[in-house]
Amino acid sequence: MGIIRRTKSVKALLNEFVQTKMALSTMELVERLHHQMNKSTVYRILERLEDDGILHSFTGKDGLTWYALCNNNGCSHQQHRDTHPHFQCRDCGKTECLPISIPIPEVAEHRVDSVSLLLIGRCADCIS
Amino acid sequence: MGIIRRTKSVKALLNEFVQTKMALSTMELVERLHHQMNKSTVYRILERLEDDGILHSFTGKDGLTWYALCNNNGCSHQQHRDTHPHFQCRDCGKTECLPISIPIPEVAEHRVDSVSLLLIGRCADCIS
DNA sequence: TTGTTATTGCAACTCAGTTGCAATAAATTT
DNA sequence: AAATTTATTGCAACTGAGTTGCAATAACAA
Repeated sequence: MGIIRRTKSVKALLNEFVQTKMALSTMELVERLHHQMNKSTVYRILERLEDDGILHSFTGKDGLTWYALCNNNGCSHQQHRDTHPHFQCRDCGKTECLPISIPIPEVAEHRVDSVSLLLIGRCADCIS
Repeated sequence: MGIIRRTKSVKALLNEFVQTKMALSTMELVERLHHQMNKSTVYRILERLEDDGILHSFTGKDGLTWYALCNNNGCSHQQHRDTHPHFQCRDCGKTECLPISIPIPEVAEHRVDSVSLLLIGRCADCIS
């Protein structure tokens, strides 16, 4: 982890995020890139980019894994492991980082290290 | 949904929750009950009990589905679909409902319907 | 006790994600 | 620029949680 070769596959995958400017599910990426690279390759590149702090992952409402660029739309390096929430639209499925911070109270007798916050609802396009 | 027969399997499964007084993962239940009932039966009973508002489910840190009794340890009927958070210990895996309420701010251009809040850290037993 | 139908067991399936290994291609060294 | 090193990839087979269709069974009502 840490030494990442700039292969064609890595560039193509990162390009998807730069173009989309949104979070993308692993499945979506596998589908979009299946002419260019193998399914395993997608999974392995995502893992490496996350190790390197370029992407971060979270679980969507249906249990699928999603990735998003760090330092983008509410994800900074500090927030990375913190209270940075995600939003998923229940209608269209679109998923995004939220540029807000949700304060987590102390929990007696517990030490809270990290937090997984998923807000589910309707995005601007789907409120109509 | 709504009409639930009090079968031996239903009683045995509910008994696990009453005894444990904790959240239980589907896998754990399948394992504990595999002498008494089929895997499919566990899944189907859990689904029915959730429809009836007796149990509620959430996703743990490893993507597994967990269930807990409602009206117990911070889960009331009102909070059921609200801001009721869960805690999972990263060391022993134990998972519980938290009897606290985390306020979710309004998100501009979004309508938030429900929230999935998982706090990850160390439980009392594992802080040592 | 009988009839109705919810529930269950079973076995086969789905599907996101993983793995071992040989082939390939970046990056480094000569 | 060629040789060397080793990270990366493709492939195919696998894993494991969860689902499904259907016939058999058991609650419950009449």
